[in-house]
Amino acid sequence: MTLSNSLSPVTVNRLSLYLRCLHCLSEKGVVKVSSKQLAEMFHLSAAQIRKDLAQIGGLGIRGVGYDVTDLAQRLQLSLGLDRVHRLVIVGMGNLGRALGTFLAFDDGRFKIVGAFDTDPDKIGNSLENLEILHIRDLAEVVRSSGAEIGVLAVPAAVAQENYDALVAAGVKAVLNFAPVRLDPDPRIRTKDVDIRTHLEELGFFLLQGMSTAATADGAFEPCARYR
Amino acid sequence: MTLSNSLSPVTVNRLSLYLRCLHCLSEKGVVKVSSKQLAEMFHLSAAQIRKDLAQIGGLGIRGVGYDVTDLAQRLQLSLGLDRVHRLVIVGMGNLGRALGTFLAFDDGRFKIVGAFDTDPDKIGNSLENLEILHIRDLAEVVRSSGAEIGVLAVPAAVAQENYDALVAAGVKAVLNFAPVRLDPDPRIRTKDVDIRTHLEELGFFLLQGMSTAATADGAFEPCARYR
DNA sequence: AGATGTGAATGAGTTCACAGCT
DNA sequence: AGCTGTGAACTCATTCACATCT
Repeated sequence: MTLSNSLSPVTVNRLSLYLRCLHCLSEKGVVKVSSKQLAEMFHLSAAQIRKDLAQIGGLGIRGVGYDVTDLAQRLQLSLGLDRVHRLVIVGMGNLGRALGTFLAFDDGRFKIVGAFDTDPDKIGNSLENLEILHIRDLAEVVRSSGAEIGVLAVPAAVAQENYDALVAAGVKAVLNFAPVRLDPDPRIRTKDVDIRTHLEELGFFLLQGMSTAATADGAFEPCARYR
Repeated sequence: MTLSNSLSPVTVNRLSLYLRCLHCLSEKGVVKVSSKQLAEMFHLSAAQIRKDLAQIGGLGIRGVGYDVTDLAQRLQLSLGLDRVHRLVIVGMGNLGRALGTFLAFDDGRFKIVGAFDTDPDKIGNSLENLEILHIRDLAEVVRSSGAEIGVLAVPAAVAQENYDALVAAGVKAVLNFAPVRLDPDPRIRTKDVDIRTHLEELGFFLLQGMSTAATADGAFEPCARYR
């Protein structure tokens, strides 16, 4: 059905954004929405929206627009967000704990099933009802829980070894917050979120003539206030 | 000299990465480096590296390579990293505090000069030697400190209003961690870091045939272990 | 009419390939 | 010989413009 293969990362990012917006509209009782309306919300072109949505299967009705709930459902399915993704967090410093609570309070599509560190002072403490374990238990937990995603929030100096541990433990994707570019394992999907680079980018552009653009992470520049 | 105008965000991100690597090489006493060597470190093409570096002014020596310290210096200058950028953090929840300590421990080119919240329980506490203030003092602090960058780490529901407060206070750039796409003010540079979208992207791609690629935030896909 | 879907045109970014320096 | 700098080719993404459906 969904010939859903091969969406580009940028497209996926936008789709995930649309989806959140649709949930919101749906809650408000909005029934249908046009590409033009969505475009305004996100500061994107209507053509862009249509291209994106066409890629996951045409559910627009010409002359009318898109059905909000249908579209939301389809998006959810196409993005694999109809099911829960289990993840483990490695590194229980400030950032790791912050991410943990952030995700715990999230909409629940990403469930934290493990929290790890090596610091004896941290092990045994709890993060959102979860006991912090020693990293040596990582493989066991990943295996028994079926966790697919690892979140890396350790200091730069030990990022690579912990990354390797995640790979060895069997996760299929890693989101890395350590300010290092990891040497990625080709068998899994790896994504770096480098806060320092983000700041440096801002620093650069405000040094400059200050072009007015807004940039977003996944490398597209739209914006919306959907609340 | 530097006709440094108009580098694209992706290029800036790569340059900032190169710079960090060069610092490291420099510490190790490495004197010169070739585009090929850099390419290997970051899993990029040598041509890419040369194009990037050519844009900030040709300091390569044909047949030889680049002088590490010269290049580092030039990069630092071109990226505006020769000076300290002052920033304020709005939102002292888990994420805000985590970012605060993360940046405080950073190399010091970004200095936190203000930490804000609205929660009476948090106000008066300290974050890395800095007293947490009420958001109403934001404008005053930004003015007196000359802060240019605002970091937003508040809940989604109040992100827009706090963003507006930052703009009104006079910062020139905002890095937003709230999981909302802000309605950006054209006068300032705004950048969203959406952790949820990052996770959803990973979720999607591991649902798929699992193409092997690694992606990085600023939308380029290189990687390096430079430690 | 009004909005979608989509080929064609444009634009941005990356890689190729080679001329030009040391 | 070796490596940089750079125009040309190419790939990927976005925008245009319009045919198509309700």
